[in-house]
Amino acid sequence: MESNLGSYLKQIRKKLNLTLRDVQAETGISNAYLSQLENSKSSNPSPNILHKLAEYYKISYEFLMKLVGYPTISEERRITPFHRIQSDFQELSQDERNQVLDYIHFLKSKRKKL
Amino acid sequence: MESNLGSYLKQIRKKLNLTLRDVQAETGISNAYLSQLENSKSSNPSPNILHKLAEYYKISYEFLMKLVGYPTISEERRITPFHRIQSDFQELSQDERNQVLDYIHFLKSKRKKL
DNA sequence: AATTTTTGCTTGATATAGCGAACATTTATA
DNA sequence: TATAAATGTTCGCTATATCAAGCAAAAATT
Repeated sequence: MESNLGSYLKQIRKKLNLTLRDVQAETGISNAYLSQLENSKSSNPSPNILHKLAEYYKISYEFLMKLVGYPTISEERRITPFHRIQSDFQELSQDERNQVLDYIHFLKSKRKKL
Repeated sequence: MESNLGSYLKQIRKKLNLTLRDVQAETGISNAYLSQLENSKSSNPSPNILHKLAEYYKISYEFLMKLVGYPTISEERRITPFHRIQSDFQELSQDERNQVLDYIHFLKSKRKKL
């Protein structure tokens, strides 16, 4: 369903029996803005706002991102040299990683001499 | 992280031999705003902007989010030298990248023998 | 019931994202 | 070399995120 962010946030806050000022006190987000979000008077909160709410409400940050319409990481994943180096690198031990980093710097310094 | 978003974006665009208007034509992001981003005259692009750039440049969206300071989905299970390898790797030529990948595979095969 | 407190909402203000148009500067073409 | 085109940057604008303060209705307290 095209359920919007606002009603979702309001529903969850109600379920947790929290007031707008409770949330403000804990997250730093103004109750004014919170109200606007819940009533869809404002609809593009920054990821930082979403993260604070997700943390405090103990709900999924990624889901909130999706509700707002922001792209999420898991959306689509191509294989680029970038992703290859990432996954390769991830499988290494700390020691091996440092060796690779050193090797890269070696390549760079070698290049400068040419 | 020492490199800010702007210089990172500019560096990549230069490496791809693209003009600001090339990027604008493909992503819809105005060359004016792109310029401001690259020169750190503006520093909080929306996730949508970051996603378009990541797609077009074929780099990691998540990494760009991180550079801007937005929380990412999997913050905790993140590996620390992870971002270093990305920016380091980006600066290499295609040839050098392959050398690094080969080196990683060499490390892995060496490890298996133990 | 009257008053105080709590709560959600509205208003007014500020900052900045992001655009189109104009400008400046470098590069290509004549 | 002069002119045109391409490229990067600045300017001015609109829209909106976000806040602090004030307001109105509801709840609690007396």
